[in-house]
Amino acid sequence: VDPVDEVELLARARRLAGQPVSTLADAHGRRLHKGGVGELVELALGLTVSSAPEPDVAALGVEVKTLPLAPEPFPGRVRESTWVCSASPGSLLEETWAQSRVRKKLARVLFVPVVTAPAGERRLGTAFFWSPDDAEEAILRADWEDLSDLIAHGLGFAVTARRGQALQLRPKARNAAVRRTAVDVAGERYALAPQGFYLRRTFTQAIVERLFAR
Amino acid sequence: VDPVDEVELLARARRLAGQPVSTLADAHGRRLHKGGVGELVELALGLTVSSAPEPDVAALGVEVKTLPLAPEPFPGRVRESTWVCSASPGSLLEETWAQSRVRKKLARVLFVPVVTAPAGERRLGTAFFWSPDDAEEAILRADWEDLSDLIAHGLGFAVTARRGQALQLRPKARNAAVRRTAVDVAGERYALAPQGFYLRRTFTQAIVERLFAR
DNA sequence: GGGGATCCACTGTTGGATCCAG
DNA sequence: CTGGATCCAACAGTGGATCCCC
Repeated sequence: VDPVDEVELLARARRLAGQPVSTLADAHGRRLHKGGVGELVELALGLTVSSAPEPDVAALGVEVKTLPLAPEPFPGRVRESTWVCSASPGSLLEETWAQSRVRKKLARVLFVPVVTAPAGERRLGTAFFWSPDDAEEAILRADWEDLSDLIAHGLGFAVTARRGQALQLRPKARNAAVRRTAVDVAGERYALAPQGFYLRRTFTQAIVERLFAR
Repeated sequence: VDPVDEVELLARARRLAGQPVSTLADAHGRRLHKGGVGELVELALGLTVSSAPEPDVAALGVEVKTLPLAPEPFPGRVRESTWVCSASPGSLLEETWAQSRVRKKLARVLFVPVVTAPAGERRLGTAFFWSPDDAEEAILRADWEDLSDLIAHGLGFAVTARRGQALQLRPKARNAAVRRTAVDVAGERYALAPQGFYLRRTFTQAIVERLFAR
């Protein structure tokens, strides 16, 4: 987290456009693994790879996210949903939307496309900034309030990744056996898989398409 | 095809609402098979079951179609695509959209919902008339012109049910071995499965939902 | 062949599971 | 336990095949 502004950050990101991911990995002496591209991009941008619950560039409130894209059919199909942050019953009880980690992380996002070629090779694409417009914010907020309410009020067992138009909750842990303690409506403790917030593929797809339409 | 107008036809159709399909079959002494419900509805409406390429009530230009619906989740999900008519290379070469059997059959449709209950029992629903509005007609026309052009100009082998937004072409024959003779771009004869026009499920689903929204 | 449709195997989508690093 | 994501078995959707009547 060194002194950069958005202009500088975007310039750095765009200099990476076209780079094969493998080249980037070699340059930083790292093996690629599931989350590896994201970490590499943060490194290549001169950021500190940390596991803080704050946006990646806290001073600017900017969050960096890779966005896996299939090649062409124009805008390119978004291949996966996007991780936002974990959802813990404790903090959700306290938070309002305005205070939420979800809102803070999504307030300003630098999306760095990672384009998979038909052959399988992956290259970085042209990065772009995104902030939710009023309509998107309204949807995110509605989803967040609905989902948080369930988690915070002991209805976590009722949560499914089918819930939420833009934002969904999914299990997030080393494996399915991992449980945290939750409290149900009656005050009883029970075991529940840790959950995290994700942006649905269709939501980020719409962002990409709007970009392309202009 | 006896003297009826649209008002009378709709009245007769709505009198059938709520009838289990099995009751209707018994009443007419018929066994049910794939196309059976459609024939039963035509009989019950006092129409002649024929295999003419004209609309069912030729004098009125009205086509009667059953529309299989899943129970509830409000409008009810449309379960299948809707057969329109066959597509033969010969006639498509001659026809324009205005003259086409597709346009004539879809100009005025009496849809008779057939609702499948969770248990599997099927009952007739509330019939309704539909005609394409300007937007729908434009889409149908564009699809028809694209698909007809392919068939008429020897590119039938390039046709796939994936083509077309509202209208699609699919094989239509006793089985996959049935072939008719087609002529390719170079004038050579080749074997091609007979094709027919269908309305996509999503298209009729939109019609049903618009109805429900009012 | 035309018309009346439904069936079902395959493909594509995605919810839930998992992996690695700090 | 957080953050960086991707993997893949199970399910949903539908393209192509099929069935019956005239």
